[in-house]
Amino acid sequence: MGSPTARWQRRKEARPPEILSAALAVFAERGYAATRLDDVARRAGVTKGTLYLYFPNKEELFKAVIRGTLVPALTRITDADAASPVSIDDLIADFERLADSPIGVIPKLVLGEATNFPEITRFYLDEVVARGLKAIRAMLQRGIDAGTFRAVDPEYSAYCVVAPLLLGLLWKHSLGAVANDPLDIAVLCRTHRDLLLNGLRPRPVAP
Amino acid sequence: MGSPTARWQRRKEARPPEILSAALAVFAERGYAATRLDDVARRAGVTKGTLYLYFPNKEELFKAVIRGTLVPALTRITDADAASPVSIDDLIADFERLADSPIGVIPKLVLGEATNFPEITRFYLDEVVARGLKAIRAMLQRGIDAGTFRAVDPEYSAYCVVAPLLLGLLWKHSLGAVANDPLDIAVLCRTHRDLLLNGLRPRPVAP
Amino acid sequence: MGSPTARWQRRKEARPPEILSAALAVFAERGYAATRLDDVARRAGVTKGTLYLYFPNKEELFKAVIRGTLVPALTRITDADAASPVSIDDLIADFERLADSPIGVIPKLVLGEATNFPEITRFYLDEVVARGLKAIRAMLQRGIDAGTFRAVDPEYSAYCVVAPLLLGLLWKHSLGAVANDPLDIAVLCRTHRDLLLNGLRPRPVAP
Amino acid sequence: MGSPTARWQRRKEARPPEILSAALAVFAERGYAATRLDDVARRAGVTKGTLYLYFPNKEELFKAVIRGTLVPALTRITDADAASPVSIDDLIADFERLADSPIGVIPKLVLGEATNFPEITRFYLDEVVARGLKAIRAMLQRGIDAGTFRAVDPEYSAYCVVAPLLLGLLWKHSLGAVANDPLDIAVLCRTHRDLLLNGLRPRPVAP
DNA sequence: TATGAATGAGAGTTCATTCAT
DNA sequence: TATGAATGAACTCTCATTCAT
Repeated sequence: MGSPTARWQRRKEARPPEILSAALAVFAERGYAATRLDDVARRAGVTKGTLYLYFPNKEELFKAVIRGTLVPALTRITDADAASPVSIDDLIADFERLADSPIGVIPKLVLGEATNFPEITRFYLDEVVARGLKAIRAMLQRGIDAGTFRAVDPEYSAYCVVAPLLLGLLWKHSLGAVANDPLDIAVLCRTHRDLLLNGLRPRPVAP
Repeated sequence: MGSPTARWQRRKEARPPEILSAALAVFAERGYAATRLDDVARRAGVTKGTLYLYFPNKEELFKAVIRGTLVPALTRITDADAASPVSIDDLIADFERLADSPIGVIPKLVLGEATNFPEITRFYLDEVVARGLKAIRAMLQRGIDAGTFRAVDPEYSAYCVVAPLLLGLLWKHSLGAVANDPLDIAVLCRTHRDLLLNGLRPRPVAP
Repeated sequence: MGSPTARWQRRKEARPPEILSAALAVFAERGYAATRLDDVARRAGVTKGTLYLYFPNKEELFKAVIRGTLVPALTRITDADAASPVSIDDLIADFERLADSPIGVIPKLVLGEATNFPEITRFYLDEVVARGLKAIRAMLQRGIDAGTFRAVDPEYSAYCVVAPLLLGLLWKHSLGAVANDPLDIAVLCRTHRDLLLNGLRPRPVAP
Repeated sequence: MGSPTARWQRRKEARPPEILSAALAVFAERGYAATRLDDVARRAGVTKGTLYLYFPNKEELFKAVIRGTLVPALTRITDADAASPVSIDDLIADFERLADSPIGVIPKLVLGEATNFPEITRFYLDEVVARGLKAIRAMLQRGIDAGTFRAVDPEYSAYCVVAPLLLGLLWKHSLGAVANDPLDIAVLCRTHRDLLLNGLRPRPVAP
């Protein structure tokens, strides 16, 4: 608790998540290079020196932000397998949730800094992108096998499945801050679902 | 050209495009904040001071890069109107061309720096995004009116039309630099076209 | 000692010497400015905060290290007087002992920081240098009076008496850490003794 | 020349030596770690940024100071060989000159930072110490061979030859700044010369 | 007495910008 | 027109010192 007059408190356990979320916010707004650690510290309610008690430097802080946040939010998708497969609606639901969360900005951050931080990019490719695509491809293949979907190319169709959802996220955290008319992600998702399911629907056999 | 004894060449007219394309390349690779004007100058074959003869500062150079490059490449789409409408195949063709050009990196740059440069974002929204979406929506509406397409929501469907194309561009200039297996944009475009046209196809009337 | 459940031991009396010897070791290796109190604390088996229970700040700790250690090791020399005079062999023996002790590094430290810590330098000049030189000069004067030594200038000869011994100490704690072939202080002392005694020997009267 | 109102001048050639001598002065006074580049810059009449135009960082500046200054001052000694041998009086003369020059502080600096900068220490050992000792040993051996000197151990006697001269230098740049009564290096040299030559003189054969 | 989380001033370093040449 | 030496404001990172626990 600490007395109200205390200049500061020891909060060893609480600091890291607070710092990470402050850092996410500032990185999201400014990008990696333009982010000042002073701002991160201020937003986390500590001083600059304190950041260095928990993270060895700015780059590692950035990596921790990226690594620590997006993966947990997508486990339903990235951990999908034959036993617990994922559906299009699952995917959409998870993206809608992501769009409402601060960590929805991570894809924008990663795309923007990908060439500066190949190590992070690789992590993101391996842990998020590859696994997500794999789950979507499995979903498509199952649909094809079951006759629910046409025989499309699962590999590349997977990109088309995520693209509008990703666009929603990117928009929200970039153009959305400036655009006059907002993009309603729920409507986007519904529209995408409709187009996609029709696009995948088996063609009627000519009589 | 200058005489052989000239210490440097007077190339007042040739400089700006050279500087812009050098700047585009470096901004593309590093992002705005991490780009050093020294690197831009070196790549343009001049020195740092020379940049300031043509652009008042780093920010204006960045703006000039963004403003001067993407719009011309998309005039067929952004200038489409009833007299010269655009088709899905036009759109795809223009994006494929963009993917092969250095300026294909602009969307990534704009998304990454959108919150830092609202003025640019607004420009991009007005000159590229709004006009592009408008052309696509007109295209969809024409199809719906003609009975070629189902009665989808043209406003939000437009996002679904561009999303996979945009994803191709973004991938190429971010994850693509690190990913093991490349993304073939031509295949992506074909797949998207197939899914989209089927998604838009009028449903057969139940007998 | 403290009960076995005590979170730490109360060792008020034992701490200062432990801290001083840890500090001596680190100051010796790094010099004053480059020494981190964290390192001193770690080597002393305590934490940084504890240092401040015993010494008000880094500078005072440094002074305590210098003041507390060298003087006791040289009392035979510095306290020499007519009643208990010192011989060249005493001097050499004390320096050889110093060379084997951690406190042999003190002269190097004092020389290196003399201009930063005039107060320490004055202390060292008064308590060590002046008294040591005085004893050596007395020794030389006695030898001259007794006819054992030539009539050299005792004031400046005293520097020549200590110089090689000091060089041995300095070498050991600076160049010696890097040099390939070691400097054998015992041999150095023997050589110096031989040269010095011959240098001081009265010249034979020409027949 | 530059107009008197010019905020600064371009003096590409003049800067490095000015910076080096400013750096030598500040390093000499404060030691490496306690030296602030701001102070070096101010003393050199430039700003901190300018230092980085000529030296990549503080450590390299320090190395340049050490490497660039002492060696040239001692070439007569370090380059001595059979063709151009060195005498005791040469040695003394060079040290007296060194004592009057700002670079006489280098030995103190090197000894003080030897453990922090092994690379410099090795340079100094190889280029200054080893070559200097070698020249002195050759000198002693020549004297022994010629019968001018007794058969002393040339290896260790060499240390005894330099030690008082070195002590003079070290004193001047450390204790000398604080001590009340100055050490007269000329007298020290004379006294040392006398003691040394007598110490090396062949003993008279007993009749 | 002891800890070590937290502070905050200060250092080295970078780089957009200026300006003497 | 072109240069690139020089500037100076920022920024990251360190570490002596403090103080809640």
